Amino acid sequence: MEVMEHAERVLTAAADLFYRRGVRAVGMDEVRAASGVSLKRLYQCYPSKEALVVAYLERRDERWMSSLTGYVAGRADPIAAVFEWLERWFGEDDFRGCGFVNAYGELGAESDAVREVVRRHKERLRAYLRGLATETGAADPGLVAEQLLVLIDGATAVAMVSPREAAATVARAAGLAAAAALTAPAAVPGR
Amino acid sequence: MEVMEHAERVLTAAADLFYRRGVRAVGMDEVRAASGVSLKRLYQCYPSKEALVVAYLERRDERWMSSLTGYVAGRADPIAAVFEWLERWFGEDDFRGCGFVNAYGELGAESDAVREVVRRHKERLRAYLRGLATETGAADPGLVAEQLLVLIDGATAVAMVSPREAAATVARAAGLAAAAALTAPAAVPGR
DNA sequence: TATCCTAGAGAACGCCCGTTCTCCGAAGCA
DNA sequence: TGCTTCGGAGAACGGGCGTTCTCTAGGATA
Repeated sequence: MEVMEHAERVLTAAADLFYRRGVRAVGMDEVRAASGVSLKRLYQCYPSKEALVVAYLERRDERWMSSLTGYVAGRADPIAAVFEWLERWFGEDDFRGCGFVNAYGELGAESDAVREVVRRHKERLRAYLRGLATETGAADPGLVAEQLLVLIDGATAVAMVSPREAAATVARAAGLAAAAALTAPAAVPGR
Repeated sequence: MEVMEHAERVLTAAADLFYRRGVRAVGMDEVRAASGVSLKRLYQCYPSKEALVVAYLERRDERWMSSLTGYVAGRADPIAAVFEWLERWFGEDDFRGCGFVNAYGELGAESDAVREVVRRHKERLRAYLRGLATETGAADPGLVAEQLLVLIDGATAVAMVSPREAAATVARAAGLAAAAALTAPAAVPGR
């Protein structure tokens, strides 16, 4: 099982570099240096850079989602908890926005595989939010889930480009908007 | 004034390429080919790729903002108009998300100039939205502006990674959330 | 016509990319 | 001990990058 240990080290190093500096800014040789694995082995773990990028995004999806769901699980007000969790995330030292949106912006136009992985992640998040909306008794869980998704990605993007001190403000504004959307009267069916 | 014509053609070509495919994916030689200008002149208009990228973002800021403000001006419900405008934008053939967020994700970690230009753009948008919020009689225009900014950037990001048919749904969900945020009761001052 | 200046075309430069290949030393086994 | 196999280090490859330089042809001026 040595190959897996190698793959794990490669993926850990690559994930950090890709997220912090962007995919195109990081070369395979830098991944090799950071992981302490030979180039030969790196390529036998991940046969191309694209494969490594996809693996990075897939693992990020798992970890990001389970961090969020773990934080929210059991909370009396799960939707408020989502935005609390966001506020903590925005405050982390190496926060640099949504890894999926960033990867899509960089590579979505050129890589089908990346596009797919990003879409799957957003779909999974949307499904989770829909569950939360249902659980909270929203009149239209699909609409609320879409609104929460928009608020989460929007807060993440705004926090990314803002100075660090502003991040908490952004998360709280988004949380208040989410609460407002939840308690909004149902849309008039005619329009 | 020939240089200006050249600069204009370069900038037009570069803007299209940078937005559609990403900054790093486009080489200076491709900009030269698309603009029909010699490499020598290209470099005397814009002394480096970074300068060209900054010029691209600055012009994009002007045009994007004036398209939005032009659409919204004079509307009875300016905030609803913002999300109508978004819906139209999302439906355009070459829509590929927020050029500023994309550029920041790609280059923000490595270029101070890009970071600055992106922040200026978001600041300008925030100021405009605050004006709209005040005009609409919001109790807390600063909060509402922040929420609108989050909803706009979130809808843009979600629409980018979603299939084209979903774009209108995203814009409308965001618009409804904005309306809800506007009519929300003022936050309890204690917290 | 002879001379200068301009500006365009594109070669050249040094560097980095993703990927493959070559070498060489160490470990496993007879 | 001799032979084989493995894997690590890193050179090599082909190509693209941002940027600069050279060459040349054409037009303006005298």
